[in-house]
Amino acid sequence: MFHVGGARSALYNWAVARQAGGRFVLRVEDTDTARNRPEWTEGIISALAAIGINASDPAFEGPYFQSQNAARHRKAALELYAAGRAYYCDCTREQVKERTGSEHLGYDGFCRERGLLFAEGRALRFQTPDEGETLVVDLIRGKPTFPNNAIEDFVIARGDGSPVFLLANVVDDLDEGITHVIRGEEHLSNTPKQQLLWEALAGTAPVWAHLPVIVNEKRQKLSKRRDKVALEDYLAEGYLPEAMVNYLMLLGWGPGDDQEIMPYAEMERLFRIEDVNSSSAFFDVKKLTAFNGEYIRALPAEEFIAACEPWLAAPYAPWRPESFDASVFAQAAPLAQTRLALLSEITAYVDFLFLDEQIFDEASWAKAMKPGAAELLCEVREAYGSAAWRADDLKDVLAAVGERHGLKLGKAQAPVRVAVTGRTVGLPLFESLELLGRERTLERLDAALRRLAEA
RNA sequence: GCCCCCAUCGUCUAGCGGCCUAGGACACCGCCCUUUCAAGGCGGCGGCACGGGUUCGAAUCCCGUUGGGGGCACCA
Repeated sequence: MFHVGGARSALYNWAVARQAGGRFVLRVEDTDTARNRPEWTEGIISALAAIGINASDPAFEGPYFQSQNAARHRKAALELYAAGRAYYCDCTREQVKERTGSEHLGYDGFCRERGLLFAEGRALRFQTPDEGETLVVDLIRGKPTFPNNAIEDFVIARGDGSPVFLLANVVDDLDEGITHVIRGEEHLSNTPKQQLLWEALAGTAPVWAHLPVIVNEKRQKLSKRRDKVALEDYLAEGYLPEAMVNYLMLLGWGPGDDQEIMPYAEMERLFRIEDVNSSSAFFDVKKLTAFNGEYIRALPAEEFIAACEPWLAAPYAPWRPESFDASVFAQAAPLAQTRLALLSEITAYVDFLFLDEQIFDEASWAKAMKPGAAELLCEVREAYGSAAWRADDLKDVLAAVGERHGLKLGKAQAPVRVAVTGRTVGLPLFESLELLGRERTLERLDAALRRLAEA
């Protein structure tokens, strides 16, 4: 009943199909993309799966590829020829240009009355009306009308008999009983041609809905070549599919004054294709990332731990697999959860727990290891040798040492943090120390002191 | 060149003739909380592209200007 191109149009199509109790046909139009970037299609499918749209859903059909139906496309082209709606043409581009005197003008209809039969090298052209206008019913844009004299007699089958995309697209829609075509605005200019084809082939036409294009910071249409557009790429970076879906639904449509973060089911209930904005929208990764942080925080503890899993192993994790301790991680995870905007950031927060040897971030080291740091670390090391190993006690001990140095806790914890975790920012320090254990904490402090002595 | 589409804070949007002194979200900036960083709480900055109409009344309707974008293949 519906067919789609990209991820956002897939989402909108799905919402509309569900509201109407219809079918959803996932068809990949861009065979070049399908061939070279299979992850494009997979990304759409996995994002849809994340919100409960599975290939096993009875309403879900596909993915289909344009080329699967070539024989039908060919037949339709011949039908149009037989009905006198199309004619063969052997003009070259140069000849047309010579006759019209411009390369901007379209085909001049030279072969219309020549009655040419099919022969190798002769293309089949659809004869468009000379007068009047073609009207397209579009749920988002109203009724765009196109003067027919601006629509040239376009090619529907090449010199070798193979049908072109424009026709194939219409024939597939016809075969699949498509009633709503919801796709990107870039197709709007070709729509009157398809409208004409629909009318010639079936006497009817679908309802169209052309979504605004998604643009980059330069306000140009996102390009598969120039911009990162594959959903898979984002998923692989640690964006949650639910966050992506939420963000994408809101790109071109707003639920009103209410909260923007909401479950898919709620958006589906509120969504109306007629309410989709008609101006282009900038894909704002910052906002997507903020949404992602919210979704991460909202995850139940066990789900958060499970979601982190891919980033706790090679190639993301710098530690030896044997050094990883799932129960230690489970204790550290809640401390990290509010701090992540991307799942991939988890690695840097917990690496000190599993690394055999401390790695110091040089900028952090320089910032924290000011004069006096060595003395402070020395005293802390001494006190920690016998302190009760609980976060609260560790905090009290450090606070006391800091006080002797005239430092507030905020300042005093800095060198210890860098010595033990390698960085200036990270999880709450004393909980981290408790998890690390006395023995390893002391080792790290010693290592830092050695390094300070060498300098 | 021709055809089509679009125009509200930096960004995504709400608004579909009076509820608008234009609302929300992200970003940004303060303050609070605080063992770092986050999170959280409170507050701030910031917009109807321009010019004409229509109307008692226009962000909302009409026309024009300007500015963006897309499409015009024997590509998909």
